[in-house]
Order: sequence, then C-alpha cells, then structure tokens
Amino acid sequence: MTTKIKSNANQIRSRKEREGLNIFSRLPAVYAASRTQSRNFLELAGGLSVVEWRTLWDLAEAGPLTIRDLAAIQRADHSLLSRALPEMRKKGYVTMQRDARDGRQTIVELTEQGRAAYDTAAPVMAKRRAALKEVFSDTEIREFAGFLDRLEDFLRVPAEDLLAGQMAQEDTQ
Amino acid sequence: MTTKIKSNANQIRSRKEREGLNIFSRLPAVYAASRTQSRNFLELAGGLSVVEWRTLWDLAEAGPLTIRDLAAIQRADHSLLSRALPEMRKKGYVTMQRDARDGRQTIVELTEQGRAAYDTAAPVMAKRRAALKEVFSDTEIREFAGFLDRLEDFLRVPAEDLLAGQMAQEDTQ
DNA sequence: AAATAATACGTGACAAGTCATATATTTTCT
DNA sequence: AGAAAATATATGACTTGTCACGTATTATTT
Repeated sequence: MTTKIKSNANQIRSRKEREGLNIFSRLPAVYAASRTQSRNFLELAGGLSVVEWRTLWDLAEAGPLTIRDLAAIQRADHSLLSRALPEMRKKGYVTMQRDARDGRQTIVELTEQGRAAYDTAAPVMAKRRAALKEVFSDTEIREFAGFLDRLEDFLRVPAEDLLAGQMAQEDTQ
Repeated sequence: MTTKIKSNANQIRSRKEREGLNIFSRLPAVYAASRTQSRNFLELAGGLSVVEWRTLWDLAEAGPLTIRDLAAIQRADHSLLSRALPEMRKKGYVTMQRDARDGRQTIVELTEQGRAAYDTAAPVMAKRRAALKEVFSDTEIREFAGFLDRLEDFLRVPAEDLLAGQMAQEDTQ
C-alpha cells in the first residue's frame, strides 16, 4: 500500500508539472495571485478596492470619462462599473452626471476627495510596478505583453470557429 | 469643443495603449477572456462548468484524490472545491468518502458517469489546446510559461516585503 | 416625420475566487 | 497518556467578473 500511495503522489506531482505548460490552466492562479497582491498593496495604501483604484487611476490620467470609456480602458464589462460607481459616488470619490449632449451617457468625474485617494494610493502602486521592473527587463516586459496580446487575440476567436477547423484563425489575420 | 472632445479621445486611446504594457492590468482581461472561451468550449462539449471540467480532468488523469490534492493541483483554494464537489456528487460525476486511514480527509473518485462526461469534453478541450499550438510554437509556450512562473513568484512576495525595499525579493532566491 | 436600429446604462442571476473562522481529526511534544 | 499544535474540510461574507435582458435615448432609414 505504500507503493500505491507513493505512485499516487508521483501522479499528482507529474500532473502538476505537466499543467505548468498549460497556459490556460495557469491563468486562474496567476491572475488570482495578482489580484490578491493588488488587494494587499491597496490595503496598505488607503483601503481602495481594485475596481476603485483602477477607476480613480483612469480618471486621474485621462480626465472625465463616460462609463463606456472606463469599461473600454479597463477592458471590462460596463456592468462592473455601473455597479461600482454609485458606491464610489457615495464615498465622495466621483461625481456622476448625465451628459447634456447625449442623454444616454453618464460623465464620471474625479472629486477632490477622489484625487486625494488617488494621490495616496498612486506612489504605493508605483512602487509595485517598480519592483516588477527589477524582475523583468523592459525587453522582457514587451515580450510578455506581446504574448498576452497574441493570447488575447486567440481567446477572442469564438469556440465554434476554432473547432470548425485548425485553419480558422487564419481569417483573423 | 470639438478639440476638447478629440483630445479626450486621444487621452483615452493613449491611456489604453500605455496600459497595454502594464502586465498587472492586462491579467484581468486576459483571464476573463480565457474563462469565457473555456465556458463556450465546455458548452459545446456537454455543459460542464469550468470547475467541474478541471476536477474531472484531474481525477481522470491522476486517479482518486483528496480535496486538498485537487486544490493543490489546480492551485486553487480548497473552499472552491469544497463547495463544488457536493453538487458534482449530486450530478453523479463523483463519489466522496471519508478516508479510513485519515478521518479528516475526503477521497473523491470518478464514477462511470463522471468518466463519460470527461470523455465527452476531453476531445473538444484537446482541440482548443491544439488550436493554441498553431498560434504559439513549443518554444514560445515554454517562454510564456517561464514568464508566468517568474510573475507568479513575484506575485507571491508579500506587499510589505516589496515595499520594504527594492532589494527585498533577493531573499527569495 | 415615423419606424427601425443602435447605443448607453441598469439590474438580476450566476460563476469563480478570496479570506476568516469553526469543527473534527491526527500528530507531535512533554 | 494528555496537552498542544497541525491539518482537512465546511461555511459565511465578500469581490470581481460574465451574460442576458429591459429601458431610455439617439442615430439611421425609408
């Protein structure tokens, strides 16, 4: 029975190793680790949530934006912002007002308090990016980002197209 | 005012571009796209959820496993499995029984029905991986996985350590 | 101008994931 | 052996994210 247990342990280890090269199965863990580290940094930098930080950052960098713009910049679904923003308004970080020119749109703008929260968090988050730069060179970052670009392109090809034939993705070029 | 709008559009575009090189802010979108594509593939391959698919795969490859083993292989929190498994048992995919040797552990085992669900999904999911291989060479996959390894190492360094000084991560080597 | 289509946003329902805490069982220490 | 520490699992509360659908507003067709 020892051998049975041992072989099982080996099975587990080998399965874990083989999965190391499976990009798809790596992403959840990498992303989860990133989110956790973000949360920890933000905890030390004023207590913003990840969505709040991203939004304040975008508003501080690009000025007043519509919900749609924010979602596009963050490559996120508008519903995520749509739900987060009223809470941020309640906290005094942003104002939201209907666009006079296009009554469908909501213009989101940083308040002084939002700017202050951003100013508190920004240097801490900048240190995080600086720390990453000690682990990856500029060239490597560009290569890494290039891989992510290509992966993202692949991931946006509908499953049906990929299954239809291995030649399918040629169409997207 | 046209200029104002236009400059804003440029701001947005430039912000989006600059964020392209921010690995941290790329991860949510890439992961989300991967999960969505997974879901679509699984939809076409019998209707498993992502967690179910991962679990059936691990059990089919490595034999009966404890919840802890499953979580370790998937690099996920055990609570995720702990919550998903009773539902999978209800669906007839797995059995769960307390380990006689260690009463704390639960041994999860594939049923015939679970095996059948795996056999239905597996070839479809294999095609997905094959399709990826047409976009990334073996060498590139290894490079990509290497980047992910290094990033994951970085992400597991506590925020306090990274903030304490740029030299901190040397300790982990 | 009226009908139709497109767009922006809100919202309900769900999936995946985290953390903290509780409980039962084993292991380890003395 | 008994006390203390470690481990495996369950569970509540929360965040991030998706999709589908509804509603209001604007743009386009005819």
